[in-house]
Amino acid sequence: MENKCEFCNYKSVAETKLTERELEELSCNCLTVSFKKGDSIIRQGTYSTNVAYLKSGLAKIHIEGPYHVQVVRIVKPANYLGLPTTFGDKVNQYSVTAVENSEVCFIDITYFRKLLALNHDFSNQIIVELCKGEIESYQKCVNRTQKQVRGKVADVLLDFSDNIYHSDKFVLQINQEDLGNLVDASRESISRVLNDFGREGLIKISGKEVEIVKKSMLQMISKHGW
Amino acid sequence: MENKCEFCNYKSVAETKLTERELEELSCNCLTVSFKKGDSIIRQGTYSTNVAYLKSGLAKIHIEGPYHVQVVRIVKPANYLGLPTTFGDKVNQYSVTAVENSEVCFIDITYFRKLLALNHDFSNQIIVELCKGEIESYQKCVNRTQKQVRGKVADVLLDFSDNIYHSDKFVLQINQEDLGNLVDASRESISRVLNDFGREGLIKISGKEVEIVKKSMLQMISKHGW
DNA sequence: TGTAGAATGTGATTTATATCACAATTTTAC
DNA sequence: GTAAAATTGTGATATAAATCACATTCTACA
Repeated sequence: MENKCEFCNYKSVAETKLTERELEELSCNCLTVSFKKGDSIIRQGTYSTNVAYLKSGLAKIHIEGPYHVQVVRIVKPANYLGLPTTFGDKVNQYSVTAVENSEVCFIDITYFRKLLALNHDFSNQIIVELCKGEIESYQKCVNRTQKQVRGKVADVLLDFSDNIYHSDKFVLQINQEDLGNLVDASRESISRVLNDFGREGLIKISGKEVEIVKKSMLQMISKHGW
Repeated sequence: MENKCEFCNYKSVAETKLTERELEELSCNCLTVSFKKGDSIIRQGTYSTNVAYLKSGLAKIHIEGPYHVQVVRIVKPANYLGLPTTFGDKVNQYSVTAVENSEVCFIDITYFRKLLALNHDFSNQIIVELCKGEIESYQKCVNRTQKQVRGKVADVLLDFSDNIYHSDKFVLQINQEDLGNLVDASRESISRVLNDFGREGLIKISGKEVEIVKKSMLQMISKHGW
């Protein structure tokens, strides 16, 4: 499968800063791999040898907690999957798993480092993204620890609708167990809250399809934490 | 107050990658300011115009949560205080306050960007640090959400001893309220656990001075989460 | 197309910890 | 040096949500 990064429609913001020649070279140093829903993309504890980048699909980043798995965040396409784990340590500090069928681009780490060294606009953009990621993770953590389950579920629904699927109607690919691991709540609590929201007319659920009906109410619940 | 970064004993790892000339120039683009315990160093919501760097003392990074403040992390000397907040957004996304009397170096952001552009070893080190920070924040969050209060307090005591004060005996500059905000527990719970640990002979407390007596037991409690 | 396994729904019970309400102590400031 | 303020200690009570224990419903695939 011949890849031409130059014509790739899934470029990251950082990659838009690359020159034609750099993109040409990148083509020779990356490899696209397809993953089925549920497949492991990066495994915590193994050596990290490539920069992984999500071209299409959806993935979850998760780490082992003392009690159970914690889903750290959901990554949508046109984003790197493992920069912190690739550059922060030789060994992957977290796992990444496909939530939907996904295409992942693996970029040779040596070439990636070369790009960082040569193209300052590129490295600058990477720094900006890392910074944003860290701030986002702080915010996520506060939400997880301070809000009650209703607030956390409202959060996650709004995040899916606003940032991931860009629609008030979407198919929840993630199951309730994982949803619980994402916001730190039990599977049962997620189920209860989701159905409560349905009964209260805030959302409509049929199977895996969710439609947000009263977004402003959800925003209210998200903001106040209950 | 004339500053010569070249002879500064508090250089960050990234700064050790700078050339003599760059350090010379840095001297002209930074300013050291002293803060008293409790003083605000960076304020959430204000414009971020400088890169802040902790030369001495101790500081806490905190953000406003829906219910109460969350202390995100404690920063020890020779570390940047606000890279993510400085590069991720125009407006500071969190606050930083001195926990002990501290000296903070404010570096002109334009010059800092110039350094990133010119010295690749420097920018590379900054990227590594950002990556480590993000992974650390994931880990902290799991600990906060999954461990019970005993485990979280054990965590924090070990962190102070191993990473901040580098001694089994240290003076806790942070009060129990903040300690609670750091690990997500109530002030009262912190008080109870601290005294329990004392009664169980794991630590010795007199006033603000803490001595870790049975470190291995604390590690056990930290690991298992209770 | 039927059946095993996965995912979800829901009541009852338990549990860790927050909250409340003070007392006691320590620190700060005048 | 003492009053006021801040911090800490501790019992009683309340509470959100976990856990348990099933019932029910989906889903895959042989």
